[in-house]
Order: sequence, then C-alpha cells, then structure tokens
Amino acid sequence: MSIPANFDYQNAEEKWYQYWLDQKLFESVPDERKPYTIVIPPPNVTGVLHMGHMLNNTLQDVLIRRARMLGYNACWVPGTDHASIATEAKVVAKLKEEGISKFDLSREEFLKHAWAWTEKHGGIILHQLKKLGASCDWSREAFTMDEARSASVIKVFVDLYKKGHIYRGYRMVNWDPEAKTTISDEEVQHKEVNARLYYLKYKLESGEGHLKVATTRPETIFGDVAVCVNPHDERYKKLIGTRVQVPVVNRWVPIIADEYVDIEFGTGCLKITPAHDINDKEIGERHKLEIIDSLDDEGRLNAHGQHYAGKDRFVVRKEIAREIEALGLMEKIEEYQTSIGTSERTGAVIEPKLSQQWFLRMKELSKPALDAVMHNEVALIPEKFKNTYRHWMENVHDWSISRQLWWGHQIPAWYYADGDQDFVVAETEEEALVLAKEKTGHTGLTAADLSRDPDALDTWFSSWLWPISVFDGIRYPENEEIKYYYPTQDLVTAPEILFFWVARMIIAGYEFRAEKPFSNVYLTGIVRDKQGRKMSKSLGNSPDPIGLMEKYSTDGVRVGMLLTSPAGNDLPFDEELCAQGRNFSNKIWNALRLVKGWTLTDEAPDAAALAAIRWLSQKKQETLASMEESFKSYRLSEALMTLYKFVWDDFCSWYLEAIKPAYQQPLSREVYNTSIDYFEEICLMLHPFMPFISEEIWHTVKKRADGESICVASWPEIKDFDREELKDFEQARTIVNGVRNIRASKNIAQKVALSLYAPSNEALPERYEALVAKLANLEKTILGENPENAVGFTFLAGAYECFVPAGDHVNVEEELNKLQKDLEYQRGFRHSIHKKLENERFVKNAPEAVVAGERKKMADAEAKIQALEARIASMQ
RNA sequence: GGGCGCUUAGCUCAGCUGGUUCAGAGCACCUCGUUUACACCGAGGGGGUCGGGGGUUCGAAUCCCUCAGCGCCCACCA
Repeated sequence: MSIPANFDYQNAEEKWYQYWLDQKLFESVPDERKPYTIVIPPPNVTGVLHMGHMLNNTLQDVLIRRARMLGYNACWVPGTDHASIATEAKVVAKLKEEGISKFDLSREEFLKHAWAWTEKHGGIILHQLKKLGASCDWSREAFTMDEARSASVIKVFVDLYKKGHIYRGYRMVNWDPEAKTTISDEEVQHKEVNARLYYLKYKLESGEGHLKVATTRPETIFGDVAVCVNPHDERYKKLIGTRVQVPVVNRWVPIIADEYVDIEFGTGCLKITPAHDINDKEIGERHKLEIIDSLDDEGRLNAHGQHYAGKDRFVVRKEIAREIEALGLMEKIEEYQTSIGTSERTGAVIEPKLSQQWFLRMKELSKPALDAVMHNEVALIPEKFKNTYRHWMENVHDWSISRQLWWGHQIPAWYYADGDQDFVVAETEEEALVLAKEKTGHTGLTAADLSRDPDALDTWFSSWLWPISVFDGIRYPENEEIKYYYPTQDLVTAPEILFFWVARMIIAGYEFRAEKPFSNVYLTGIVRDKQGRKMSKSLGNSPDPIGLMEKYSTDGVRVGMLLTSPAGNDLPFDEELCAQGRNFSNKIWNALRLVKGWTLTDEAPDAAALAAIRWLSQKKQETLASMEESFKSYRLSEALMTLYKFVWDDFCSWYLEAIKPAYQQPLSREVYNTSIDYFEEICLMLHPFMPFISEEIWHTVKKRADGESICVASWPEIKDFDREELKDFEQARTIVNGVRNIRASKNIAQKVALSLYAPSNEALPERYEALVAKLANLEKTILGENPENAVGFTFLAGAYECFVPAGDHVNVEEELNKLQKDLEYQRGFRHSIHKKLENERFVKNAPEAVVAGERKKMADAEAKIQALEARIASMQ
C-alpha cells in the first residue's frame, strides 16, 4: 500500500468532520453509561473566532474527546450568547451608518433590526468551531435568547422576586453615558490616569477670605450642596454651621462636619455633590441634604449647568477651570494620579448616577457558592484563584441587573401607577393583571392600565443559568436530561469572567438545583502576542485562527496552542508554535510511510527488533501512566509533551531505527504487525489532541468497518510496567550515545564499524547487545576488561567505563589529558563525599537511606578512579 | 489603598511534603551530516552561582525573614 508523501490535511479535515457528523458520533442521549458533560462558554452570537476561543475550545475538545474514548457518555453542549450590550451597540452603530438613530425607532422596530443582524452574523462562530474540530453535540445548540432560555430567565426573575431577593431601588449606579445604560460594578474597569486636582476658593460668609476645596471635578460644582470638614479639624471647627459661596454658581451652601473627611488630604475640605459621587450621596443622606443632578444621560450639563448647559462634562471641566481662574477663585492646580471607572464595553468614563434600578441581593445567595469552592466541591484550576474568588464572594455587592437596553430579556414587571413601587412581577401580562387587581383592590383594571418596565436584564442574568437552562432544567426541573447531565464535569473559561459568570453560575446552581453546576473549573490564560500584549483588534496583533489552520493544519494549530499553555498561565503566542505542531504531524506521517514502505518476510525477527518491541511496550505503558497523571491534574500541555516525546524520540528515533531492516531487505512480518499495533495505539493517544491525523492513520493502518471511528474507540488500557526493563534500556541507550558521541567528536562516520568493550552485563544488559550493536554500528561487542595497551576512547555509561578501540583516530596526548581531567574530577568528588561522611552530625541526623546512598557514591567513585588510573597507566 | 501571585537556560515553563531521576523539558542557538520515512530531518553540542541579602538545618531552587522587580484581582479618599 502506498502512502502519499504528504498528509493532505485540508481534505482529511473536511472528510472526517463530515463523517463524524454523519455517524452522529457527537450526539448524546441519556443512557446507562456515566455522563461526562461540558457546556461551552457561549460566544457572542455575532462574534468571530479569535485566538482566545481557539485555545479555550481546543482544551474543551481534548477533554471531551478523551472522555468519549474512556467510555463516558460525552456531551458537549454548544451555543451562543445574545450579549445584550455588545450586540445592541453593534446594531446601533450599523443603523447609524444607515442614518437611523435608535431613538427614532420603536422598541419593536429596533428589535426587528437586531434579530436580522443576529440571523445574518449568528452562527458564523459555530461554523468556525467545526473547522477547529470541536466535537459538540450540535443537535443541542442553544441561544440565551431562544424560547426555552428566555422563559427560564423570566421564571427565575419572578422566583427570586417572590423570595425577596430582587428589589427595585433608587441607588447610585454606574452610568455609561455612551450606551446610555446602567452597568454592574463588575463591568466597570478602573484605570490609572493623570488627572488634575483643582483647588477652588469658596467665599466665606463672613466676607473675610475663602475656604479652599480640592476637587478633580470642578464641573460638578453645579451640584454642590455643602462643603464638609472633619469635626476634629482644628482649622475649621469654628466655621462649622456657617456658609460659603460656590464659585460661578454663587449659591450659598452650609459647612458641615463628617468623620468621613480625611484631614490630611487636599485642604481637608470636601465639596458635597450627592448626585455625582457615592460618598457624597451617603454624607448627603446623613445630613439630609438636597440632591442636585446637573448632568443628563449623555454626560452633558443640564439646565443646572447654567451657561454650560448642553456641553459635555469634559469640555466644561476645562472651560469652567478657566472661568474660575478668571474670577480669581482658583488657588492652584496640581497634577494628580487617580483612577477612574470606565465601561468595559464602550470604554466611556462611568458617571455615578442616582436612579431607579433593579437589584439582586447577593449576600445570602452567595454563601453556598463560597463554601463549595472553599471545600473543593467545585475545584478551581489552578488553585490560586480560590483566594481571589473568596475575596470577591465575601465582599460581594448587590447585583444591578437592569439595563436601559432593548436587546435582551425584558424585565417582567408591570406598573399600574406612577409610584416607584407601584408594580407587580409576573411571568405573563395576564398574571400581572390578576396580581395588580389583588394588590390595588381595583377590580376594574385592564391590560391597558398596565405598562411593562422597558428595561432589559443584564446579559449575565441569562448566562448564569446556562448549565441548567441548556437542559431546560429551570422550566422542567424534573426532566430526564437535567437529571442525567447535571451537574456537569468541567468548565473551561477565562479568568476574566470568574465573577461575571463562573461565580454566578455556582450561585445559580445551588439556588435553583441545590447542587453545583460543575466539578472543575479550568481557567485558561490570556493569549498574548510575542511582546506580551493582549491580543486586540485595535492593535492588529491577533492572527486569524482560520488562516492559521489553513496554513499549519488544524491539528498543527491545536498542538501549538496546547504545548505552551499550562492552566492559568498566559500564552505568549508565536506562530512558531503552530509550525512545531505541523512538524509533529509531518513526523508522524512519515513514520507511517516508513513502516508501510517495507517489504515483508516470514522470517523470524532479529534480536535487536525483539528487544525494541519488548522495551517499547513498557515505555508505552509508562507514557500512558504519566499522561494519566497529567490529565488528572489538568496539565494538558504536560500530557501532550509526554506523548510528543514518546512518539518522536522513543518511537521514531529509537524503536523504528532499531527495527529498521538493512538496505533493501525485508522486514519480519511479525515485527511489522506489532509495529502496526503500536501505531494504532499511538493514534488513540493522539486523538484528543490531533483528531484529524489520528483518524486518518487509524483508518490507514487497519481495515475498519463502515461507520467505525477512532472517536469512539477505547483509550488504551493502563497497565503496570516493568521498571527494570526501562532501566536496562536506558543503560543501553547511554552506551549507544557514548559511541555516537565519540563518532561525532572524532569525526568517525557511522558507516565505519567500531568495537566496544563493556565491563559486564550490568554495564550492557545482554538483551540489548544486538540493539546497541545495530544502532552504534559495532562489529564486535566484548564483555570484560579493556585490553591492555590498546589505544582508543573511554566513556562512562552510568557507573561503568566502556572502551572503544580506535587506534587510527587517537591522539594519545589529547586522550591522556582528558583522562587526567576526568580523574581529577572523580578525586575531587570522592573528597567531597568523604568529607560529608566524616561529618558526625550528617551520619547521625540524615536518614539511613541517604547515608547509604553516599556510601554507594563513594564506592562508585572509587571504582571509577581505579579504572581511570589503570587506563592511564596502560596508555603511557 | 487592600489582597493574591510570580521571579529557575535566549524564550515558554516543570521541579510535590528540604537529601542522585536536583539543576530539568520543549523551542531557539552552535557544529557536523542531502547513503535506503521525514531538511517540516538526523547525530552531536554549548548554555543557569535557581532575582538580591540574611536566617533555620548535617544539608535549601525547595522552609522562614527581608529587599528589589514584575503581574493580576479588588477598591467610594475628594
């Protein structure tokens, strides 16, 4: 059978993926097997595949494919997220290009556009996941805004409201003036910026001088209602209760005292603007101060801003500073480092704003979720994230869940009057009407008297249900699917969304199913570029994963990503990694060509081949055991590296070289068959990492029945292995390397046969004599003492000195020098051990085994010294 | 401001509860090699006083203290 010179990966990728789909190998239904479930972190419905997805989904695919081979009922549920604010922003931008403003549209009209956009761009990313080889059960594809998921969200909202966990309140929230919506604390990113600290002069009532107040936001003076000092601040004590005049505004406001104020900071005077700062708001409440909101929804000054009305807050900041200076009321301006909150989505500077919003009380809900992680009921990998998680959970704030957006799940609350609390919460309008009648006693209310809250829910309010809602376990908590698949096994996601998503899923799991949503959370690193920068569109440093897969093959890119990504570590991406993956794929392919290229004979195998076979079977078991260990601790890159070395070094460089017949000679059929078996097992081991080439070769090495696939073949059995055998081989390998080393350094070609003297079978295990002779090209192997007066080279194989006679190549003086140096080293070594053994405290305190080890070292060194001395004497 | 973590070969990282599998792996690099799978290759090789300092111990990359540098998360000092 002839094998093409190159692996046609494009063709194989398409062929096998279609084959897997046709055979429905990824589809799962509950049965008597144990389930192994992963829910995909749903990518944004209109997103496209980036390197982060590539890494994340490759990891999931490795886990799920391995589980499938281990005989679990493997189920990987795919889906997409409606990504409320992100998608809405995209739609708004697209409409804007067409000259349409969102605010000229009705909700219904806007949603029509949004759905059209979703249908046009949605699903692209899922298609790309197929290219990556993702073995998702596509029959289960879910969307956070499809019918089942939407109904689940509404049900949960009503449920939590009834339990008293959801409330509507007038609170200081994070306002994104660009998207014109509230966002949660988690969506605010704090950034260090260079700002200015303005020292403003507020005229004192007495008319004598000014009170100096430091602020970073002079434009908010229109909202000033007081100036606050610390009650213990001697400088201002007597001023408390008097008034000062706000610059520009010219309003007189009281000087109040509050412990909050830091005497040391600035001038020790704080202007109080309750509408624009959370602390000011709290102080305002304590002192029953008025609230003056001087900004509009887009971050511009409103009518309170007087002649600045309609201008952006940052423009006003500059302009008013100039005006104040002109008025002589600016004491000074200092450069100042501070941090500001920005919107995760739009990047806009967040405006603290007082408004009516919906909140979810988190303290009580998060308790079981905190315990679960602390007790490793849910394991975070790597473990270091436990600390971060605990810190967050212990300081969790109420979750602001309403958004002034249309694309999302509309809040199921209906108002029957204008009051802030004049509403009822229900799953449907009909139910709401019934409740409203009960609550108000107005039996004559009709649907027309109700108006639904226009806000949508935070995106994460649907994704936090994901592990449950994909099995419709919210609506139907007793259904077969949820009972079978839940809790899921592994979740693979980025640490960035540990709080946004992971923590909340755990909370939801305990709240709605009284059980964890998953057992293990594998937190990936962030894919960065070579310079360590985060990959981003604006930097243009993010390679296109599809392009990479076309260039290096999907298997190649998968290997590249996996080789260098221990859990929790950032991955500095370099295309070289993909090349390494591609090279590995090529290596495997060529090994196949080699084996398939030999002619066969029925003659018995030679001794070298027999030894190689025996050794490789043990080495394979060791490899499997080692991979198992790595998998257990989710060190996937380590598992892959173990396999990589087994295939490349052990199988290709040693095994195949050992069985390789002489030029144009046939190979023993028995050896061939065994080698094919090894190939088959290597394919099995490779499959989770390299699904395509492994399937291709698996079908090439043996005839398979229709519909058979390596996807559902069994992972090789892990058995005990013979460590002695492996040790013996290592000894043999050392000897071959010793001879190769001599050849390389003395320029003796491989084809020149040499002889070898080895002291005994302990130095050269009998079983490996033939193998050593073949790989080192030895014409003679002699066990016993080195010949006296012979000229040649010595090398150490473990504790044993071997000798290669090579009269023609020896420079006696050079060799003597080398031997002298070795001798010096050994003597020095002996001396150091001697000193250690002389040390009474060492002998007394160190464990028996360690002392014995030192004695052995001593004896070995002694033997080497003697051998070297003899060698030197014979050469002189 | 608070918390967490990191610092081992040029790069990315392993090194568990202190003692020959303690200084390792892959890549990169250097030398040689186009004889019968693969130059996307083979054989060989160089390279680290384990961030600095101190301590505990018979013995420290490994435990403790301290300094320096880096990173992440959280955060309502104007």
